[in-house]
Amino acid sequence: MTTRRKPSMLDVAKRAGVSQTTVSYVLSGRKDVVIPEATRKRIWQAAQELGYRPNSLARGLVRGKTQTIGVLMPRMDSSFHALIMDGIQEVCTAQDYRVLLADSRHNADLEARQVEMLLEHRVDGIISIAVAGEASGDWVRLLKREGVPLVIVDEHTFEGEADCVISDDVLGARLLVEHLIQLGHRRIVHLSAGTEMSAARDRRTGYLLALQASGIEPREEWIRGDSFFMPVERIRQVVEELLDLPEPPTALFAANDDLAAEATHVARELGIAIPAQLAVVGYGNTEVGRHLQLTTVHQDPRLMGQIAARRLLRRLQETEMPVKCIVLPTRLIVRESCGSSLKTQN
Amino acid sequence: MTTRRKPSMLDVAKRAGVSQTTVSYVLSGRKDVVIPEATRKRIWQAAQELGYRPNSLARGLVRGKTQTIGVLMPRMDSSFHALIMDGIQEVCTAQDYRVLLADSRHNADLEARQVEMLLEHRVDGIISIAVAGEASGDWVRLLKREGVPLVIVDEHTFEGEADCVISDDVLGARLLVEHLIQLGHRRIVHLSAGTEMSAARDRRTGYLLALQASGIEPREEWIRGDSFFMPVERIRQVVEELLDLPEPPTALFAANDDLAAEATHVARELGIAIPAQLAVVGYGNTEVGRHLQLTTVHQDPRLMGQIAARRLLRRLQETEMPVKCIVLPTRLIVRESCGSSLKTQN
DNA sequence: CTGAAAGCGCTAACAT
DNA sequence: ATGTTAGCGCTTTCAG
Repeated sequence: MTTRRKPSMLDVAKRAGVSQTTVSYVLSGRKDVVIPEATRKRIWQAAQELGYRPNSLARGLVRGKTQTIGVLMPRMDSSFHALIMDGIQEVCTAQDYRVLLADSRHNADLEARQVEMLLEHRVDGIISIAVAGEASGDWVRLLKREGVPLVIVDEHTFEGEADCVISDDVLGARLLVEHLIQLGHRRIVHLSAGTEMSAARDRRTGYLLALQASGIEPREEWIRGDSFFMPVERIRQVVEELLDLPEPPTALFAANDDLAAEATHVARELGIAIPAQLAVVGYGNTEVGRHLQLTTVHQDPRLMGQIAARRLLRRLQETEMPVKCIVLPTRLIVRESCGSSLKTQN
Repeated sequence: MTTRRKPSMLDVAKRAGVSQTTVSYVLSGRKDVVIPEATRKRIWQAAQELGYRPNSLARGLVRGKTQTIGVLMPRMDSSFHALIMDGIQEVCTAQDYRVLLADSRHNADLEARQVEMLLEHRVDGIISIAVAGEASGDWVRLLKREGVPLVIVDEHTFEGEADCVISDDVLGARLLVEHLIQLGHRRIVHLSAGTEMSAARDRRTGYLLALQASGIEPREEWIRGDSFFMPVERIRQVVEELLDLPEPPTALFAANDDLAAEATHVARELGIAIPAQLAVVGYGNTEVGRHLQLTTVHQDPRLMGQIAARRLLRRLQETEMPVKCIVLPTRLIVRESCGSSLKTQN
C-alpha cells in the first residue's frame, strides 16, 4: 500500500483543470478577483473530492502573517488566569484567530525563552497575562523593536511601552478598607501579595491610602505576605503571624479571595469567629469568595481577556494607534464575612 | 529608512563564510554530522550578531512535523479544565512542544471546525478534553484515518478508537453513596450532569449501583439535572425540585463540587441545615469543595493532563502502540458536609 | 567535512 | 479571467 501524499493545491488545480493560482484565489476567498461561478464550483468540488486541506504553515510562510497570537502566562492554574484565557479565546475564535499558548511557570528565564519561541512561530501579536517582573522589560522592549504588538493584562509596570488592561485596584482596595473603617475597625491588617506585581502593589497602596485618610497610622507589622502564589503552608504561617499580634487585628484584608479563604480557615482553626471576632475581606469576586460569603471587590477576568484580545486584534490592523492603559472600574460587593448589615446584590 | 528584512539562514551563512547547509546543521544541533568547533563558533557568532531567529513555519513545512500539539476543549472556564491544561502545559513545555489551543464553546459544529483548523496547522497530535458528544465520533475517526494521534481526557465514549485518560467515576460515586448509606441515609437524591458525558453517566451508574447493592429501590424522581454546565438558575430550580419532593431526601449527591456548592446554597436559603437536615456530597475535590468542607471524591485534573500529554508525546515516537484507556484511581474524602464523624486527612 | 540544488505548499506580481 | 513564475525560509539527499 502506497502512503498517498496529502493533496496539494496543485492536485486540486489539475483535477479542476485550472491553474494553481485560480485555485488559490477561489479557496482563499479573494473578493477582488473575478472568477465565474462555474469555475469556482469545479474547484470547490475537486478540493472536496480530494479531501484537500490547506496548509497554514505554507500560507504563513509566504504571507508573513499567521492569524495566530501568542498568549504568555505564568501558569494555567488559577481560575483568574483561566477566565482571562476564556475571554481571549472567545474573541479569537470568533475572529478566526488561533492561540498559541506559552507558560513561564513563574520563571523569568523561561518567560524570555517562551517569547522567543512565540516569535519563531511568527505569531502576529502577543498577550501577556502578567509578567515575571522587572526583568521582563527586556523582552517587552524587544517586541517593540521588532514591531510585534503586545497587550499586557493585569499589570501596568510597562505602561507606556505596551498596551495594558488592568482594573482599578488602588480604588478597589481603598473602597474595601474604607468600608471596614466605617464599620468601626481600626486595627486592620493586610495579607499582601508582595510588591512584584502591580496589582499587588496597588492593593497595598489602596489599603494604606484608606488608613491614612482616616487618620489611622499603619504599622509595619500589619502587612505580611509576598505573592499571590505562596504555598499554602506559607500563607497559613503568615496569617498566624498577623492574628497573633500583641494587639490582634479586628479585620483582615487579603489581596485576593483565595488568600482570604485560606485566612478564614486559619482563623476558624484558631477558634476565631468570623465575622464576630474578625472581619475578613478578599478581592476579585471569585467563586470561592461567593461560596464563602466573602466581602470583596468585583473583577471580571473574562472581560479583561476579551478587551485585551480585541485591543490586540485591532492593533494588528491599525498599527499606529498610540499605546494606552485601559483601566476597568471596580465595585464593592458586601457580604457576610465583614459583619456588615448592608447587603448589595449578588 | 529601509525596513531591513529579517535575517535568514542564508544571511548567516554568508556572514560566517559557509553554506546554508552547514548553518542548518549547526543551528539545528545535528549530532550526526561532524563539524569542526571553529566553524560552529563562527556560525553561532554570525547568527548572534545578525539577530537571527529560526522560522518554525519554514521548518515545519519541510519537515512535515511541527513540534506542536493541539488541545481541544469546550471552554477554558472551569478550574477542572484549567488544571488539566496546566498539566498538559507542564509536560509540553518541559519537552519543548508547543500547544495550540482550540475551544469548541460547547458546540459540536465548532468543535469539528476547530479540529480542521488544528489539522491545517499540521499539529503532530491532539488532546481533547472531553468531547461534544456522539457526533464527535466523526472527527475521532477522521484523525485515526489521517494517522494523527489523539488522546481524550475525562471521556471514554471513544475508548478503543483513541487513547483516553479518565478517573474511575463509577467506583468513586459508588464509594460516596455507600458512605451515605452507611451513615443511615435511605432517601438519597442525585443532582446529575446528564448522560452526554461519560463522566456524568458513570457517576450516575455508581450511584444506582450503590443503592441497589443496599436494596434501596432508586426512584425516577430522585435524579435530576442534565449537564455540568447548567446555568445557575437552572441548577437552583433543579435542586429545589429535588428538595421539594413529597418525601424529601436526607442526602444529596451532586455530580461535582460546583453543583454541590450551589445545592448547598439553595438548601441554606430554604432554611435546611447542612448536614443536620441534609447531607451533601460532591465530586472532584476542588478548591470550592475544600472551602465548603464538602465530602467528595478526590480527582487530580493536573495529573490527568500530565498523563495525557506524556501518552501523546510518547505515541508521537512509537506510532504502533495499541490504544488504551488509562483509568486513575479515586478515593473518598470525608468532611463535614455529610455529617460523618469520621475524618480523613485534608 | 561542506556545498549545490531540489523541493515543502502556498501566494502574488506580472503577464496574457 | 486565468496562467507563468518567482520566491517565502528551511531541510535534505547527493556530490564533491
